[in-house]
Amino acid sequence: MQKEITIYDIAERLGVSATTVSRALNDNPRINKKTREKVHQLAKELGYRHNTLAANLRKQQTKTIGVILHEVNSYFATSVLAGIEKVTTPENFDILITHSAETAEREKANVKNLINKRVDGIIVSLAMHSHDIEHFAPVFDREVPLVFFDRVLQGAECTKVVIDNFQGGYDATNHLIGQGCKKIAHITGDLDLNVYMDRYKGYQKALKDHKIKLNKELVKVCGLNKAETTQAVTEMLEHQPDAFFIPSDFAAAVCMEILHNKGLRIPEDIAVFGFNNDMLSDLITPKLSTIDYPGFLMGEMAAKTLIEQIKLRRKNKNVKDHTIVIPTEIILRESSVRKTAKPKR
Amino acid sequence: MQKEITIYDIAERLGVSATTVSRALNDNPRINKKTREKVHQLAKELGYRHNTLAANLRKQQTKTIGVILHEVNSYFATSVLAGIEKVTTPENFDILITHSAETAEREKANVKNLINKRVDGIIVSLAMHSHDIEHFAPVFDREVPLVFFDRVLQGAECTKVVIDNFQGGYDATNHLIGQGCKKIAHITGDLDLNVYMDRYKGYQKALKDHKIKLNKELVKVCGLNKAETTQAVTEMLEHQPDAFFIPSDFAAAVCMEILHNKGLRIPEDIAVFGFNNDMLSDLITPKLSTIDYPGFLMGEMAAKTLIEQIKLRRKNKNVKDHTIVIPTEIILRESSVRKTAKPKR
DNA sequence: TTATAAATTGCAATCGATTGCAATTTTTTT
DNA sequence: AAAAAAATTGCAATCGATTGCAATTTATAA
Repeated sequence: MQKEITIYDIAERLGVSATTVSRALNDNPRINKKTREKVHQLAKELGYRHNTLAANLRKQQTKTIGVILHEVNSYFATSVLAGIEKVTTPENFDILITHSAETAEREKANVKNLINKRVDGIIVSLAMHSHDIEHFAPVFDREVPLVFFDRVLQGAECTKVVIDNFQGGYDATNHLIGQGCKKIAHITGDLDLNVYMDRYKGYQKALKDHKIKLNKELVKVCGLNKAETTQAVTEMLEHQPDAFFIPSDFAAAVCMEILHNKGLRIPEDIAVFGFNNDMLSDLITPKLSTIDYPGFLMGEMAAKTLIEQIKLRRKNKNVKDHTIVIPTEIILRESSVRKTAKPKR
Repeated sequence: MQKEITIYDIAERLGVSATTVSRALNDNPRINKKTREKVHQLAKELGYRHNTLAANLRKQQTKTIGVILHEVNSYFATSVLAGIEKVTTPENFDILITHSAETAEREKANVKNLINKRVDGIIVSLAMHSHDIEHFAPVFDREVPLVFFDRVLQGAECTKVVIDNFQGGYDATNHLIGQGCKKIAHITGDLDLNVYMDRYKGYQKALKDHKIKLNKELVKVCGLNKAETTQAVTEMLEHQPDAFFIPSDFAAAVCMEILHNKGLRIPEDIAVFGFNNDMLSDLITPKLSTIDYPGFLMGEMAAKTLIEQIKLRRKNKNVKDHTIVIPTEIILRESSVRKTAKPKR
């Protein structure tokens, strides 16, 4: 392997200074056009590659955004990443993706790592079991721009991008009630998380608005994975619900499979409502009613906000925290729409 | 924002040299235990954060692996990433993920970017429309370890991790024939790609072994997205096939929906066979028979091989290219198993 | 007590690009 | 032709950690 070519090598061969080479490669107008061309030409010939490390060290900025995801294995996660990328690519930011596998320890290690790498900003969706944001202290101390999205900590003073989970929960429940359902089971995730809590609140509000008393027996918290959902649904069936509102399409699909195996008709006997509008919700039979969760848009908004903050920070202007709420959309499909019900609108 | 603390700051306060601080922080046994502890203690107090950029520049290694994916939006991609991560995390390598959105230009830009960032090695799955590997020249010139996986270029001399696509295609087709199918339609992707070509060859071989003549009208290449698949399937139905072997679970699911809408029974009227064993194949009705595509294992193998090569390279030993073939597994579910057929074993 | 070995610490160069300031050269103006 | 302005280039310091080699201190052996 030959030694890497540096600007000094180019400078020497051309009989100019490294300064000039550096400027030429950056197309600095201060350098004569002819010189610039000569430099570019030779750089190409020699197979010169810019050393980002050295440049970043000197410039004290990396043009890199760190992303901490609680999990990557989902359509939602990839949508968010795609949204982030759409914004960062044209702005020439790279993204460094880490994931915390739902644990606070991994999250902490990721924060540390990203700071060590001197990322210019961080986008985070909190891990399931991350109940405080103390481990973000190094980020706040350094005033590294930070945007939380989706899974956020209620109350914390920081910039957040969230969707209107309350409204989503309300719309889903309201729709089910409109279909004649009266005993709506709600199997959901950890209520310490804003996303599940807000949906639950929406569920409660809808019941209240229709003067249906909340029955705690119909509400069950679980991990929303296949095993736990299976158990939760099976247990719940003893209370004979006439609908399931499960704010996770995957878990709702698992639920539907169980109902199917028991010979229960969907939606005639039991209606099912999911959340997220995952790819699969449109492919299973019957198709699953759900709430569209615009991951792509969320990623876009988070990245856009973050980049704004990064730019402000460079100018030493101070940044004020704010919260962006993205509206949801209800998507009605076969799993919850009873033929006998009057069409809405 | 206060200035970042460096080893010099710590050195000054402790009245020792920066060398000692650096060594102490790295737990170098050459430094007295007490000194080490003092350094660690003060570093913690001052909120010192190691500057990875500076260290990497000096050490001429980044402990980072670049990953170029043709697309990130799939269960397969996330499985591969998870597999890679399983290997890299304990070895303290970070991963830098880029995606080429199936275009050769983006792929080229990504290669350049990763080289500029001085990653220690690269793992690549080629973009759909990347028909040569000339743009990897900068990688080869520098002898940066490189492992191709899944989508590889046939013939090229480099290390590859692939699965046995031929066997998968053969097994799927063979199974369908065993179920009594005689007109097996094959809707597949770009045959320039090894993955689709090999599956197609397996399909052909199975037909041949059962003395069924290949009917080109039953073979159709398309993009395997929803729109193109819909069109291909609709057209194909005019030839009245008794089975669809579509080597993509998503496209197979789209196909099933069309068949369902036309009132065709699966598998009685038409059997359907997918490829990948995606999450959704187990959730749709009827459940989809498929070939398990062990993305996680693939990621693991690719990362393991790459790290071996990186280590060899550091010792200046030369690396020899090799190909790792991962076996597939056939997964039989409702969409292809006819009740009337004799159960296999 | 002196010689030798082992432990501990530091000097100074290095990794490669960037940039404020100054110097030099060229062009334009008077 | 001299003075002023504009264009072009270079010097040298800087970013922060690492490391080969040497120096110093401490412990052990003779």
